[in-house]
Amino acid sequence: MKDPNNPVCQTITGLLQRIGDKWSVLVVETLGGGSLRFNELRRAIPSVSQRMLTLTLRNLERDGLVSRTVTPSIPPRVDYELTELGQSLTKPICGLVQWSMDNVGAIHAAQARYDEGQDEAAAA
Amino acid sequence: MKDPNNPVCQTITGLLQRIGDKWSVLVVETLGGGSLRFNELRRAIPSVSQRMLTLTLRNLERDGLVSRTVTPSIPPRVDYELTELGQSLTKPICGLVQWSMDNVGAIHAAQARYDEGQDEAAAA
DNA sequence: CCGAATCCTGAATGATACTG
DNA sequence: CAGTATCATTCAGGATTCGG
Repeated sequence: MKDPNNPVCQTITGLLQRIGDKWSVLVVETLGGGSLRFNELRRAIPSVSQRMLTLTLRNLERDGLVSRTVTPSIPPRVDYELTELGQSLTKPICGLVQWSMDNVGAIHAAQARYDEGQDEAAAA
Repeated sequence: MKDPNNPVCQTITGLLQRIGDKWSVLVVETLGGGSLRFNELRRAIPSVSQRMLTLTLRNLERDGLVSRTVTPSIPPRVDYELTELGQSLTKPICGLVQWSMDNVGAIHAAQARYDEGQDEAAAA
């Protein structure tokens, strides 16, 4: 179960890393509202750079979580949408986000306590 | 909700990153079975380096997810244990891990399809 | 036994400019 | 509009060594 050579574990680790990266969760949640074009996504997440949005979408697409639909017109049009797999992932993700929001206070308090202990240790 | 200056969002992002880092989830799951000493953890997760285990534990401790109990004896003894907060986090994490295991096949298939498409594009 | 300090490498991120 | 290419920077992670 903890064998790093086990391909299942590698896949789980990969997914966790994707979730841990800076934009994937935000993009998935944003697409949870429905299909969006590239620049609509950019506007919905103002702090993401064009490059990182592209890379994030490519990774999500590779994992089968997001579908990419190109309409060859002028100007070009590319729509991104959660796949069924992507939709199903939003449930556990929401569980995690919900937990975070429920426990933001406790986490901040713990961090403050910890940092205070570090301060007095540094002062000694 | 997506404002990067919102402290709640920063906390959520921080938690997601912790989850995405290479060892935190593994440590939390391992400690789910009960209190363990430092080297017991190392043996339970053979691939982790001493340094990364120390850092991971410090981060988890700072967030209030893990408690660290020092028994000043010779040799020294340090026990790590999930706090109540840490215990409660295992539920959403398990949801995520469960989802991964349920969908490993679909993810692999999607990746294979994607990579194949990339290959033929590269061959053109 | 537990951990801190140091050094090093690769990957993630970001700013900027260019293209069909 | 929707990218790709390039460059610079930062940081996580790992190997090694030393200390209490």
